Amino acid sequence: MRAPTERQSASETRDRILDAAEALFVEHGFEATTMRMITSRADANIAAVNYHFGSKDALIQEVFKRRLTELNRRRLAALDRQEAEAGGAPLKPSRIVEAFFGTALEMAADTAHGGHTFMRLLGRTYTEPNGFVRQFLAEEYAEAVERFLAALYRALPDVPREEILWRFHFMMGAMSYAIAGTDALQLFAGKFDDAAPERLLPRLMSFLLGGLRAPLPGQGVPGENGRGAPTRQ
Amino acid sequence: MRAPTERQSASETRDRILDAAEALFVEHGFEATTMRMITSRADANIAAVNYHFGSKDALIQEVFKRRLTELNRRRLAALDRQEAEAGGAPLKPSRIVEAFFGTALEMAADTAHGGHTFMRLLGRTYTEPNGFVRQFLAEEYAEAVERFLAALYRALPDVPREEILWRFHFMMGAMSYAIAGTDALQLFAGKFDDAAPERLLPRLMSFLLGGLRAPLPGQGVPGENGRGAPTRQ
DNA sequence: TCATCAATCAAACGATTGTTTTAATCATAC
DNA sequence: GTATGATTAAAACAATCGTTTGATTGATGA
Repeated sequence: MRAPTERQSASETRDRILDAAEALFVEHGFEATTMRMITSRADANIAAVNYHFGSKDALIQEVFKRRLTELNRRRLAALDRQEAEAGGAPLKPSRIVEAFFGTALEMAADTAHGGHTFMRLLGRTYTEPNGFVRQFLAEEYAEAVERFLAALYRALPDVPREEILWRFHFMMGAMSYAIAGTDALQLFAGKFDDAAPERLLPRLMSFLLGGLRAPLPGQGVPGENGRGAPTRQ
Repeated sequence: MRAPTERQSASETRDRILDAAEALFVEHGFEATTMRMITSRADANIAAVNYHFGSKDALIQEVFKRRLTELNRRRLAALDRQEAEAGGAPLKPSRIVEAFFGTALEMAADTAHGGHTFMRLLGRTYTEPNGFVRQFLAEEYAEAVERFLAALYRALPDVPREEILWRFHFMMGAMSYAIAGTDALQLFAGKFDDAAPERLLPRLMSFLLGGLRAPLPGQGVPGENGRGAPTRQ
């Protein structure tokens, strides 16, 4: 509800649209979210999206760009910090994992500034079939993924790189579901009511590191005893 | 291309529509897949969907029902087999995990009968915001999840149930990405060309078991050394 | 041979989609 | 005060959406 006489600066309307779109994309997905839903929620005119962004697709890109650039900037900063501490030595896998996935969960815990909303959207989007969004994600992620994979390769020289790549992929999946969180969990256990986001990070981190350091397939019987784990921490 | 004179049995058209819809849902998502795309690919008339299924939403449900019922039937059968072998004793976590996730990957490896297509669709749908699909999934999954969680609770009596629930959730995420597979992986590593689906199962299984058996958060420093792991296999 | 009925077809339905147009409105600088 | 440029507003755009209609087809059993 806004007084029609009071005028907003351009950037205010732009930001309101971005926030509204972000929230609606989480709730309904890209396709099911209409321009009218967005502008209505943002208290803006239907033409405002095309005026400020050009098209709906461009708006989607901008929603991602705004948050993703910041997320990967923080990730790389965290990695830089760890590498500076290590002083040339290979990092522990746990430090690398925490720099990448911990930063993401940190952002997801920030409910005040919309970080939570966005991270739920992001986690789902990796597997989403929308062509141009996927390509955009790939470009935006390229640098961060390259550096983190390189760090993991250094940290785990005895593990085949292909295996590390797959496990990184698995970890992304676990994180994605962790952030999607309670909603998807209630799908399994209706009674679930643990609303403690501060406990999520250690929970996920234990799981991820356990998976990353698991014995390689073929070495020892996975179901019997995990001897000869080639990973280290 | 079908001769207009030759007549198809009702079920043939129905199945062609289901197959076409399944494939298109994977490729474009639910909303972006139109009735005309489906009927065109199925070589059927635009009215055929509403005639055979009633509505688009009902078609979506039927796409899931057809495969999901069979998947969970196999899962429960695998669990029954393990429990019969154990003869009353608690199962090893590895057996439980393999019965649940191994069966899924088995189905995903079946490219001949559309299992692969469907599993990619399924993995994405857990985090998809489409309301009625999620509710349908919850109902269809209820029995299997209940029995597998109960088996895990028995297998890991020292681990808090809440923790098991979360780790089961994380495992679902890893599996989902594993099946989404190479497509999503290429998002990170463009050069990736490992098309060896038979190696995926042991890879994923090692990772999942490593995560499930990881030291609990709070017990020992996750990044330092995983002593005092309360899980067993 | 004819009635029956499930299945298919072309065509159209109203509703809604993203986008564009044209005019009105505001703050600002001269 | 007035011209300028950016923003907002209402209305309409063509296109496409899921769905429905009414006619037609072809196999089946009496």
